[in-house]
Amino acid sequence: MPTKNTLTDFIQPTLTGPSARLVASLSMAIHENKLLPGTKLGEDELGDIFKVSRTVVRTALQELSHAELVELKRNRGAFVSQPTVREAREVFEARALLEPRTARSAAERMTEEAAARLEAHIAAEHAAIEAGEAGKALRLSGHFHIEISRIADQTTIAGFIERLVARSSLIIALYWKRQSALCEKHAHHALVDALRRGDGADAEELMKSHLLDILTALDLREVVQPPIDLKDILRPAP
Amino acid sequence: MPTKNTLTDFIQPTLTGPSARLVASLSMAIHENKLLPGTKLGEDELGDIFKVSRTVVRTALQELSHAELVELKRNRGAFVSQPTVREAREVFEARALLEPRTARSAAERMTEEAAARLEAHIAAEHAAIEAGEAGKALRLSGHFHIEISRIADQTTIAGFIERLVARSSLIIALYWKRQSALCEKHAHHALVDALRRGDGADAEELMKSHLLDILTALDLREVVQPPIDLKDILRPAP
DNA sequence: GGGTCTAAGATTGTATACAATACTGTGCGC
DNA sequence: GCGCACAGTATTGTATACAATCTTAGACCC
Repeated sequence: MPTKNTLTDFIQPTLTGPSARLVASLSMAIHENKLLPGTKLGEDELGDIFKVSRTVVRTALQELSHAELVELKRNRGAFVSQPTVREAREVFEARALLEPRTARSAAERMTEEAAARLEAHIAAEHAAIEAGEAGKALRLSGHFHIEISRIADQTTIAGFIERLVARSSLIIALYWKRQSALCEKHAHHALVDALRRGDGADAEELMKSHLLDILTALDLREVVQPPIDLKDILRPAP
Repeated sequence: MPTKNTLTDFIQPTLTGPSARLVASLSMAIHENKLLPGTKLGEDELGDIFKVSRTVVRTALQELSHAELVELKRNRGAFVSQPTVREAREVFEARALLEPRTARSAAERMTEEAAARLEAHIAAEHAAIEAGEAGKALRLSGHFHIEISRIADQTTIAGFIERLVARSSLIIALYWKRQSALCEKHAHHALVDALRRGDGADAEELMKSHLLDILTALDLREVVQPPIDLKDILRPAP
């Protein structure tokens, strides 16, 4: 089953044990835009749901806060992150800096097995869209980028890209234009083609324009700035 | 006091409160090569030293593990990370990808105040060397790179660079050639000059060659591979 | 009605206690 | 002497209890 996406696909195994399950579930929910930015994640609440103590909930939330999927506010709790317009731009600038070059490296290190995996991945994306599972499709399309970075065999950079893709899910949840359709199928197909041909220059170009496409499908006018909690600003310095 | 480097200089304020102090202290010690790679960081031990409970020690260690300064091994404890030769190469490849471009951006956003801060920083480095405080000099020279990335005003990328610089300290602790002297003064001075002139192209070039200089001062032959704990490999899958 | 203060409730932060797992050294068999 | 098994010790993982802080609702005053 090459396309089976288990819960652990989105987390680096820095922590094993009970908290990993929590991290994975929450991660997945956020990637699929089921948990929307701003949602409060209460410790007792999560503990009840997952039948674990607050200790492990806390561990999981801390983990997620380092992935910048969750924001911890002292004495106030954990909330699904709400990237600002500025942060959204930064994330895509960083992706534009890292991913095209990484795609080029991937093209040079491509194997038949990797190509097959990517194609299976695209098929899964397609299937999710057909089935009307938009959230799952979104998550898979992000994961496609992660797979490419893994082929490039640069763990460190792949880790950065993973973080950026994760935040991109939140950004899309907040700023995606209603009218623009998520039609990444062609872009992803073209990328796999270039990779399979070992054409690094082409892959680099394709990735660059693909990222630009995503960015232009976002509505990053300052107007839609997510709500700001005045208490965060007016609070006296600690 | 523009050059005052408080404890909190190296940590992102994701967590405040008691654990932040611990994170800062340990961070600093690692950056100064006082805590060497492989050192075990026992929870009780740290709790006794800092007069806090194991709960906050654990929080701090988890924080450090996400910065990849510390490695958590389940049921075995926390250890100062020992980057492998491969990881060392990756870190510098990532830095080569991010920092030159960032230096260019910094040149474009340079202010007089920022230039003064950088120069004061170099002076502090110099003073540390004069005083024979090699560890402090090492930490400051790493922090110089972080300062530049902050001037570029790209928080996300600056965060990545911060992580990379942190790991570089460990890499230097493990792989620095005895014979090659740490003479970054000229390179840093030249960089500040280029930045002050707003010469982005020059800054980019200087940063590129500066990073290459550091890399070539490392002894990354596979021979010096740090010790490996066989138990990590032979342990049956969980 | 609007605003401020206060007190109760809810939620998070920290410490401690107990459980689970890994490490260490001793004794036994060979 | 060498290797292995086992028990005791030490250390980490998890749950729970208590303290500190924030949030909310309502009374009271203007």
